[in-house]
Amino acid sequence: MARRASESGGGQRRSTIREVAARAGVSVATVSRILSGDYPAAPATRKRVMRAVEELDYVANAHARALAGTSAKSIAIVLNSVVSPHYAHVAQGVEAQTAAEGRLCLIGTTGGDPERELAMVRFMREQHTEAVILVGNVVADERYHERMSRYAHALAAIGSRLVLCGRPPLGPDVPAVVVEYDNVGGAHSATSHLLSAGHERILCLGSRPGYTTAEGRVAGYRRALAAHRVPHDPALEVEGMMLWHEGYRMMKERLATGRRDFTAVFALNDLIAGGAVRALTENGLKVPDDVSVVGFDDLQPSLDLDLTTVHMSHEEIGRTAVRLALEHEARGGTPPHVMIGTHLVIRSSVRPREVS
Amino acid sequence: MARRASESGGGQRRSTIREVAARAGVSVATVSRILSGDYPAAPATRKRVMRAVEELDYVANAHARALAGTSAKSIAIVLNSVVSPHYAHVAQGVEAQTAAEGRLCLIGTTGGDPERELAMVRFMREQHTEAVILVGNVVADERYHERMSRYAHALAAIGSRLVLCGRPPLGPDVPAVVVEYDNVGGAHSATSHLLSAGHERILCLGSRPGYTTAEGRVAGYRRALAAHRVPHDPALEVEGMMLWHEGYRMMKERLATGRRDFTAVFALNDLIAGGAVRALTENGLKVPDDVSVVGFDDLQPSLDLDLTTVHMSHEEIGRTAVRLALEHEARGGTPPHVMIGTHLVIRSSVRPREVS
DNA sequence: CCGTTTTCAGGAAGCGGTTACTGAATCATT
DNA sequence: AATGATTCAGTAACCGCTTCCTGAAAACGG
Repeated sequence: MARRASESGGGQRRSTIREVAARAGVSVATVSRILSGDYPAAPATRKRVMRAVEELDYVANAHARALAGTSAKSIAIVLNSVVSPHYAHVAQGVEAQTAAEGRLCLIGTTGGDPERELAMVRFMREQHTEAVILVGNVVADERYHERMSRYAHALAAIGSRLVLCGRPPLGPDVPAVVVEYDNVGGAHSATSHLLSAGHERILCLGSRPGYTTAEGRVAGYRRALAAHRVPHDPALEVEGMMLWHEGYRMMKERLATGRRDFTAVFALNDLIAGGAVRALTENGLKVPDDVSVVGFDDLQPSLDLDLTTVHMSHEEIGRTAVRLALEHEARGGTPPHVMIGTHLVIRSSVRPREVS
Repeated sequence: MARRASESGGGQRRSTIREVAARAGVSVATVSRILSGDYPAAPATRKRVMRAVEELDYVANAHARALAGTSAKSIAIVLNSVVSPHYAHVAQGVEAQTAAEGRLCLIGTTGGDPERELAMVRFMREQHTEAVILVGNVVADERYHERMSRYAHALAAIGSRLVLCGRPPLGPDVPAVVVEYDNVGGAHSATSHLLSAGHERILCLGSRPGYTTAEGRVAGYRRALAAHRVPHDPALEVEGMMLWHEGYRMMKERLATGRRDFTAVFALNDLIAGGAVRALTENGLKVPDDVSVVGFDDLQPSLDLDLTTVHMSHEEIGRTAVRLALEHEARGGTPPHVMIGTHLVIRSSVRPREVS
């Protein structure tokens, strides 16, 4: 047993409900009832108990409480990393909504490693969280499907649920809530904006086959081209990750080839846009004078860059995930599946192309 | 796998250790021992148990486990918001180190509200976290001191501990680990850098009396001025919060007065720098041609701005906080107090002042 | 003034694990 | 072959709290 006792550092025992009861001269049952909600106790008793609680600085043991029934509600969010602005905002939304619903928010990161993701889901399962929210760009291959399906069933089996955020849905037989955002639509308006300004050679930075977020955005790009009857040149799609350094790299490499066969850039997110703009600047090209740029996300960087970009309410994604998870818990039925919309925010990184 | 009957609505019972024991034909004690570590079980028994676990997709109840002794180790971090890049990076560091130490990381945000902070600390106390890490800029007044002291003692009383990150220490009689970073030193080098480049009229953006982070940086600024024997003009210190919009506002207002009585800017963080740069640009002033700018933090914005700034390893702050908390737990003694260093990163936002 | 409700509080059975203690095989030893 | 030493696994006592079930006292009603 935890006979820590002496131990150099701290180490007093925490006070128990029994001690409170003893001090107040009542039974533990009475203390428990008085502390957890509205129990018609005699004012005198209530007061004695409250005083004992004060004096002992008593806080209930959440574990014991959970074990005995009234589980402390909590929700878990698992994401790649909390430093990426997108994830951070989603996490913020989750945290806010979770708090608003009177729950605790557990957070775990995976670094994109499926192994750690598995461990996290397992961990959250042990913690009896009401829902596990998985956020993040992934390759939606067969293994992914199978893995998610396993999670979903495992969670459902214990009365919890899986929420997929920004990840593709799994099909009707898998009990998972899904919150997506409109990658295709957003990319479509971004690209259309450039096309309307007369740009036809639009570099698309950040494609990444297999990754659904990137694929969706590239799809929107292509669709817009098609809608404007502008020929699609695969050579204009550059592969890379959604990071600043990647944007920088992609643009640098492009410029290094000497080909200046584009007049505009559609960056699949703002970070890429930031890196690309830096590369352009370093090569003496001005935005928007020489090259127009549109991003995606409307996060911090777009303010510094004064970037025209696709706005998405990242926090709302998180809030919605929590809301749906809890509603679904209450209502049951088919797990909901929603799509968060986007809209273009015009700033000053796009200039109409002068037809020469 | 877990094909637990119907579905929708959730609600199946989770399997217990008792069920596993029954299925494996052994006692619960055996299952418990086999699952939690190294127990010299007969290979046959171990195998039977493991198979039962597999088949039932059993995961132990963390609450029951915690209650019975072997508490699932966890560490809590409480911060203002997870969207601020600084906090996000610190949180990332905490998360990483926590995971590395085989613990779970609980995270809570307060929005800067002491009320919510109190609730959070209480919550974490109920969860039996090994440590509660408080991060964030605050007014270090009397009330703050008293509040922290209460937290520290309350946590120490139950064998947990308080860690203050980027907050001023509380004095020797308060059992709290402290991780600070060198605001004064960083600001000193940033300002010195500008001074060395010949700038003497340096606008200092983001001062905020009472807030220790801001105060430290302003102190470094003043000290550098003094060291270079440059007169200190209080009118050059502008009050504001550490946000992009605040930086924008401060600079806009300054420029609106028509006075262009500065040749350089020391922004107390990169966000402020970003906003200020935007304001300058909008007013036709170029960085660094017309105005030199130095920031503080070396976070995302500084890449987009190509900003000379003070680098700080935010993640290290988080990692250190966790490491110290756990070491202190093991060793005991006086709670440690460390200071994380900084260094200047030279980019292109500063230009020597031409002496006319 | 006595019987009947109400009020208020206690007793005790779990919740799902862990672990000290104990005991039955099995193995080694002389 | 008898005995002591080992192995391996079961029994049961908690961990701290919630809550059902009871019962005594107080308030009510006629």
